[in-house]
Amino acid sequence: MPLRAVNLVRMAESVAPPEFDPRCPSSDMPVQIGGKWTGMVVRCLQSGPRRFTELREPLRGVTPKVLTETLRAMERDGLVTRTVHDENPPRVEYALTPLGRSLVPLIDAARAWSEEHLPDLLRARETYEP
Amino acid sequence: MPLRAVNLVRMAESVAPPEFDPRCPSSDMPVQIGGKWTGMVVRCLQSGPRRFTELREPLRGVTPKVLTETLRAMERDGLVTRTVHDENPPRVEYALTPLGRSLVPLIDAARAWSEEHLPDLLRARETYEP
DNA sequence: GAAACCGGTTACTTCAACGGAACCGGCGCC
DNA sequence: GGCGCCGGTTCCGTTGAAGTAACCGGTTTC
Repeated sequence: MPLRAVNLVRMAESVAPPEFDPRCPSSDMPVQIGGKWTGMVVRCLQSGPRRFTELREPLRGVTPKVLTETLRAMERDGLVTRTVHDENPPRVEYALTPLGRSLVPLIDAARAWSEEHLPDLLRARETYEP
Repeated sequence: MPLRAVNLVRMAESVAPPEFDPRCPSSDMPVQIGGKWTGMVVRCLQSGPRRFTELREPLRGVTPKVLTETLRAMERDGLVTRTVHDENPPRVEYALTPLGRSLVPLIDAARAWSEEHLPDLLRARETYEP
């Protein structure tokens, strides 16, 4: 799974603990980090490790398949760790690595851009005629 | 044409006046702005307006079709202006708008991230086993 | 014994981005 | 008159990210 876009608009409209609106105009945002959900996963893990189902909840609309793909790609790239706790019942926790954490300032910068300039972009898009 | 990813690695490896290496590992970069070529167009236009063919040159490998799509999308979103000069021969110039120029700091931040952290990501990817 | 939860997997489909190749009209040039 | 440049357009094909739906084994709970 190559890395692709994440929508930072949703993040711009959300507050911590993050909860993302699936109706947010994802494709309008020109700044993207990793796959569609990568940035949101980073923000979800910013406050500490989370389990698979704890990630599914705030990331409304993500299917388990896509979330698995996203997390595997992030693990492969050294952005998160996946820890299986040998308990009963077994528990799987995902946590940010320092490398994953290094993306946070970039995500914040992108969110700041969107808060300041995205309305201009959307207005331009509305009034555009070829 | 919805907005997608641009490879900032190429830009990280380039110097002004920008000239981009098509063999650069585009898909490894987790930070992307607009379409694949959007960020490179911004950087090409940073130093002033350019013509269609003047953009094709440094963006090695871009086909006229894709460059047209990219520029149309950027025009629609208010990132560039397209000016047809009524001369002989007619001249078409593309220039950054203030909105387009507002992306520059973000692009620089992404380039800085890639210079600092991309090797770590690639190393993690190499040594990863599922 | 049945139901639900956890952390996924599998098969299938859709759609946008991107690229290759060919072609175009209008103009200047030799 | 033919060639090439400029700024594209058109057609076609490939790729891969993302979504839908169904299913899964093991475990706890009722």
